[in-house]
Amino acid sequence: MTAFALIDGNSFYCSCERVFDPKLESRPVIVLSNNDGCAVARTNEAKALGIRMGAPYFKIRSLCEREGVVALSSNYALYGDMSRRMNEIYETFSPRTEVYSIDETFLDVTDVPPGDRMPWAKDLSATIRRWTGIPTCVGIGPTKTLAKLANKAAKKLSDGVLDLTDPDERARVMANFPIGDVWGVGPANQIKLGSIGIAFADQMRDLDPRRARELMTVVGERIVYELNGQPCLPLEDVPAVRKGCAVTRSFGERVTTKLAMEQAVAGYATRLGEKLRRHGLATDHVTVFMHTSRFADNEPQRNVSMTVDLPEATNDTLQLIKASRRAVDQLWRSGYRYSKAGIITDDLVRPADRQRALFDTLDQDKASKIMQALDEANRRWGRATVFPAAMGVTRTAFSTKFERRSPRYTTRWEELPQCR
DNA sequence: TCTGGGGTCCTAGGACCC
DNA sequence: TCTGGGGTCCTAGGACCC
Repeated sequence: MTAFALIDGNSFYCSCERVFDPKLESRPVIVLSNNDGCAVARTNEAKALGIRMGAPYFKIRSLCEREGVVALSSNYALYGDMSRRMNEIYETFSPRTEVYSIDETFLDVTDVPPGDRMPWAKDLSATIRRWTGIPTCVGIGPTKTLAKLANKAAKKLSDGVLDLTDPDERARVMANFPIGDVWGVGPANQIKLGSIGIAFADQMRDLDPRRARELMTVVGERIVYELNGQPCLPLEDVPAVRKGCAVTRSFGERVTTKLAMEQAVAGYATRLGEKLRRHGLATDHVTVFMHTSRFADNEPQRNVSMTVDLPEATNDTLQLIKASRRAVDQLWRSGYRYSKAGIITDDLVRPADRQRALFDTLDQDKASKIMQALDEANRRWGRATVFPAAMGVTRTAFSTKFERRSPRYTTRWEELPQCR
């Protein structure tokens, strides 16, 4: 019988910050999204103050100041590095793992005898705590959906570990488990299920799969089977090839000039090129969009996008910039205060498989050597050591704001924590 | 003044074909 | 009077995830 474990970091971003700044221990802490916009991670102390996931910071700022909540900008270099360390340790606990998100990993525990699973999970969690400083929860079940459910239920337990392999234990937990907390049931489907009287996980488990399909397509049908202990979702231990890639940002300050927009979008195109090359992928079209703030409903609104085709698939930054600049030329209208722009691609291909242009006007090999040199320089000396002039040379007002960022303790020598 | 940034999968419906 | 009957492919939009 297959069995899955799901381990995740508690208030992960906040816990990363606490590892390197012990003063944050037992204090309420939140981590903010880009531009210090919204709360995206909260410690239990912050949740207890009523701070909701996604709450805009400007709306909770006075509460935070009054209650002594520490609000930090996000520090993705730190969180990504901590995540990588944790995943290295997981691999010593299971032969097969699936990294599901920056702070969640599924582990195949089929070969751990049922009676040993609780001690195994406690050992896993304790080892992660000891070696990385991050507190975690572990849930175990016969399907991924049930492992997710067990993990969520484990958050309420003192040791943060719950094994729902046993059907009776499972039924008891599911009878009190809100349907909206089930993996795959979002707000829209929660309303649909509520309308036929389904409020808890055990009720969906007992729903006719055909009825679930009518209501929520095949996705709902799978959830019913998974809640019954029949796996529909395999462990994806070989990461799938990425299908799309996007770079989008809200501006630190509204953009009102075409030059600023061109520079911002050139920067996104540069970042897109880096991401494509790191994954060994290329694209033959890019979609550029720009829009004003939908919250500023007293201002004139504009929300436009345009797709530009490239002669052949590429991940060359200079070509991506050229294509996206053509889109900006077409889309730009003065008189608006733009709040966000971005570049999106899909249908990614491996460069070797790409469709060659009929008339090959570009020397792809030469371009690829330039990009290799660029990536190497930026890898060695830090991002944006070498960058295209189209991005502009000053750190401009539209750049994303991180006014409360902690040091990059583990990935920059000059920001290493110090003992005195 | 101030509201994130990515991803995936599924389906309906239109375009097009014979 | 009566106006076919399938297929496939593509795209936009919705829903979900973290």
